[in-house]
Amino acid sequence: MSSLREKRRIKNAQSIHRVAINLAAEHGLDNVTTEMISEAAGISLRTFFNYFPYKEAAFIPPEMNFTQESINSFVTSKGDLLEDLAKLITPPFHEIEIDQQHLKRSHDVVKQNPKLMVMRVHFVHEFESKIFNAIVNRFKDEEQQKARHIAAVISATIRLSFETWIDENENTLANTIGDNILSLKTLFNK
Amino acid sequence: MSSLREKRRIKNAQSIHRVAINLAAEHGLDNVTTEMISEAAGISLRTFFNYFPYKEAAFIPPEMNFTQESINSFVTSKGDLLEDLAKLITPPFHEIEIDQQHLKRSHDVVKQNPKLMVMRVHFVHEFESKIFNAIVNRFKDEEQQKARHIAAVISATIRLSFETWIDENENTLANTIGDNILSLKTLFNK
DNA sequence: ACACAATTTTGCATGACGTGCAATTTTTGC
DNA sequence: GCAAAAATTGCACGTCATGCAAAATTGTGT
Repeated sequence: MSSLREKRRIKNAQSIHRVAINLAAEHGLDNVTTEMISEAAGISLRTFFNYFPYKEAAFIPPEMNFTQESINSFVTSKGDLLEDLAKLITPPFHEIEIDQQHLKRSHDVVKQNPKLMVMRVHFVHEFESKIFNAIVNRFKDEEQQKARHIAAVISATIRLSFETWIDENENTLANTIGDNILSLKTLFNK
Repeated sequence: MSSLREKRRIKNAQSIHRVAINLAAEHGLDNVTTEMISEAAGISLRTFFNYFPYKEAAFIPPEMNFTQESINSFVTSKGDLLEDLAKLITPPFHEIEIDQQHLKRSHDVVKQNPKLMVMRVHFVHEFESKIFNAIVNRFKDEEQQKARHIAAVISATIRLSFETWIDENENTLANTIGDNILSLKTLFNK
């Protein structure tokens, strides 16, 4: 397909996202208007809403994806479920780490505003359905309910990892997530 | 305290909430304006925003609370953690069940709109911090991190239970939640 | 390199959201 | 019943968000 236009679009969205985060870091979220973002990004107000359905969306980081290989490898593996999940999920978070500052600033902005706080969950939610699909394939469509439950628990674990990593990062985000996933093995043991 | 004013306020909020849900069920969420809600509820537009900080808030069910006794009993118990958690969490959901229809309609409305969908999570999030506090007290302030993780997982389980209960309810919501909490024991066993 | 078709951007008009403030009405405690 | 406290209301105002049609930009085939 017209992957050139596609790429351009993604780049633009990222650029606007950055501008928005920076403005919010400086002026506080509530004092940033869609007009300010548009101007700072060098686009018209109308175009802003062409890229984002509502103001808040500009502050949420764009979504993340697994590679097809990693999914296939997860689905066909016969190893320990939690270890395989950790192997599947960790890598994309490793890449993100390149831009830690931006990630943290973004988190600060989101923390300010409960509306956004809640909206970040959407981001994790996307992830959850991807994980669910992977698990269901691995289970060969048996035990759907169990797969949903596992995906929900993993999703919660990722969110938790993110929150704890933010304010005490002796560890990388990817490793924090990995550790927490593995710790599910014994979480409910006395 | 002035519990009379308090009660009045809660009653009013509930009443507005109901009106809002009914209107949304009839006209679709996006076609319901704050003005319509205000008028149907017999209050001024300005008063609506006195009760709810933003339009969407009127569609989210008001929060839920544990009784102090049930918390104390959970904190001091030496029994199995998951069983005690189930005992703590299930009862308030049992009460809700009185008004199943309303609950379902409300869910339908929320499902229509992604903004709201995400916002419902806020509701569950409130719950999570209450559960976290209970667990931390039971653990006597050791293992805070573990307590957070458990609270997050329980919270995810409640959300999942709600979603599955909605479209196939041979079971009560309270029981679904209870079963799912207990199933955490063996969720990651082969 | 060029033209033209497809897509994107933009301006304008419009309606709904949400808040501050000050006046009015209602409720509560005495 | 009356004064103080609290809730409700109207008004003015700025921001958010969308539809539509004109203008600008970009990708493609020759």
